[in-house]
Amino acid sequence: MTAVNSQPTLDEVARVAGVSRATASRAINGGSRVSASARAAVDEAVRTLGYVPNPAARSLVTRRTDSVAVIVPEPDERVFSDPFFARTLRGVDRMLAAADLQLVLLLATRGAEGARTMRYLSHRHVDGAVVASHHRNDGLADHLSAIGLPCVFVGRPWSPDRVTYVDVDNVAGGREATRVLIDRGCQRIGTIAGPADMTAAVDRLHGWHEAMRAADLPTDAVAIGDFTEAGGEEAARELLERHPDLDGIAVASDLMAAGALKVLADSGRRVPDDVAVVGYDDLGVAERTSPLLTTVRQPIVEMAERATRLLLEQMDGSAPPGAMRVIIPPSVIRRDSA
Amino acid sequence: MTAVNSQPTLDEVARVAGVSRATASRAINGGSRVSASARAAVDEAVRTLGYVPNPAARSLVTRRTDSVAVIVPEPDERVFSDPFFARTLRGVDRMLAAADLQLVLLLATRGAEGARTMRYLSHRHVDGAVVASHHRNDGLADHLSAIGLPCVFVGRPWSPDRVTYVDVDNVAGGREATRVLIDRGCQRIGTIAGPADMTAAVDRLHGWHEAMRAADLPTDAVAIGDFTEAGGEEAARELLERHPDLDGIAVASDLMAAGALKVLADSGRRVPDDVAVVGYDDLGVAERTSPLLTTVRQPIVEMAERATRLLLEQMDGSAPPGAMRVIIPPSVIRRDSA
DNA sequence: GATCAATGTGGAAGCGCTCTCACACTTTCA
DNA sequence: TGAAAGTGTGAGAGCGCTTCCACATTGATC
Repeated sequence: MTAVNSQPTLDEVARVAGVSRATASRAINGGSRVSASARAAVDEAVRTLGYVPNPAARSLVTRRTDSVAVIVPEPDERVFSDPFFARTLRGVDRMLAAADLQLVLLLATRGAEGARTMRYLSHRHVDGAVVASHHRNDGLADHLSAIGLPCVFVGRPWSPDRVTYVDVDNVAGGREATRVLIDRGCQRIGTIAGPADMTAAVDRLHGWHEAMRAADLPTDAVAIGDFTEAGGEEAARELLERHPDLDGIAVASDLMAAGALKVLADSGRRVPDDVAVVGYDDLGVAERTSPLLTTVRQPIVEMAERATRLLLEQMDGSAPPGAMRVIIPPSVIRRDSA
Repeated sequence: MTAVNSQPTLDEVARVAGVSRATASRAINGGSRVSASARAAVDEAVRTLGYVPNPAARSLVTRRTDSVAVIVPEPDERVFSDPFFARTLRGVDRMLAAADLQLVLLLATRGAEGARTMRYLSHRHVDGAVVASHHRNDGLADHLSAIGLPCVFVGRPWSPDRVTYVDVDNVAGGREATRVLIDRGCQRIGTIAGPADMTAAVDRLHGWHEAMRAADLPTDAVAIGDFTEAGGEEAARELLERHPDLDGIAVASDLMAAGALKVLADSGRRVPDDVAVVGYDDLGVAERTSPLLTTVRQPIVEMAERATRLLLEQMDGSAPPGAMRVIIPPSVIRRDSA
């Protein structure tokens, strides 16, 4: 007699179907070597009993957990509300769902909490990890490769050598954005860059420099923002004070560009006629500014999907050995600000 | 001889510590009935071997998974980028971390994907669930209570009877917000409400009605928005067209209020002198508008923490039987718009 | 000094599953 | 017709852990 209230086990399914537990297991897992009649009997038994496999038991023998972690470093308010993460999560979840894997969210802070995350990963509680790198140097890459857990970064980490990652070509993006301004005839072009501890910010600034030098334009009008709207305002004010003759600004994020637009409007400058502005991201903000922002699109969801696919390949062993990098080209979205 | 590369097992720990597996297990799980010397030996063995318990094996026998799901319904871009979810996740994660539980994120869409979520929950893959209800009627509450999984809603669900939830008192919030306008002498007060399929929106509108009736003011100036900035703009325009004499607007979200502020500015009305505006949420937006928004604060993180605590009590059986509801009072944050 | 409880310990069962292996039975082909 | 190959099946061995139970030991109590 079996307990009445507990979930049915494979044994019961086998008994009801009139086969052995081994055959029932094979039938359920879609294995070969099962006769059509046996499979039908098992299917029927599964249905009538409402059988559902016990994941822990399965996991114990297969040594897989069928779940992967998404590691979000430093979930302070700003970072977390960033559409970057929302879209990354969506992209990852979409791919994982297709592979019938679960998404375990790890909000990795530093310090004691960070140690907890590391411990969790060492436990082999997940089969792999996607790191939504906000491009900070937090030692995660080293730790992950040390414990040999399959993992992929979305966004280039600071120590990219040993780790597979997917990133947008931010140098090209910065270059293209700047070229939009050059091509429309801007002569005095500045930039509002992001924090120097993020690879994306550094790369975009790099691209700006390249384009400016190629066009023989001066590269002295640089201000640094923090990827927030307020930071963009402040940087724009500083920039305009130092260089009142600016007629073009390449901004490293749409949010900062939105701030810059405000400052330009307040100072009585028309956009794009007096000063043309190009943003970066195209994650929604650019469609709500006035005027609408010309910007560089990062296909985040696609990046996340691509990263997840690479992870899945690592997990099932079909990935080539060694770290891979996938660089996705950005595309300029033309609207009204430049 | 044991495999070299595999994780050490409890057996090896026991052998190294010179005790039985049972004692080692007790020592590791902080159980009583272990002598100090045995415990020390086990601790030492754990340290030197780098032992880490296998969660699947443990889970198989304890019938716990030590993880809880956070269910986010319908993760379209708007919903997901909402600070509401970001903060909910943070609050939940904070409490779970303290209890050494893992957060499994379930992005529950409708249809086939939704079925997958339900299946996952039925598997008893998690010990409990926090539902970040965006207040839609998606049958989740029924399903969860049907399978008997401990769960708590953040935000009142549409069918609240059988389910424990934590919510802010949105009726009171709507009332308080309106009273701010009444108290400053507004005579002609309108409201921009949220969609009628969200309990929060309905409740806030309800509160507005209460306050208006109590002050013997007319309740005809109502427009409906969709909780976005653009929706707020549109609703504000409509409202002003129908009621050009408005001198106060209670808006059901800060984002919509931001849109309304724009429209008011465009129409040459000064805020708060010509028209006073009160928002709702105080999740960051209100501190970036011009003028700064007077608003009603929802303590989301605290709500999420409270909800999680209730869930933990359900999970360990210390909760009183029956569904509970915790209603948190909102507070008015006075800034410049009213 | 005998009796009892409290305390620490190890043996062993068993959680629910997968998968190897041996075996029976069929088909194919020389 | 016999051997070889292929196919479906069940017995059974674990996966690594917790926990029940029985068995010492000890200290407290009469």
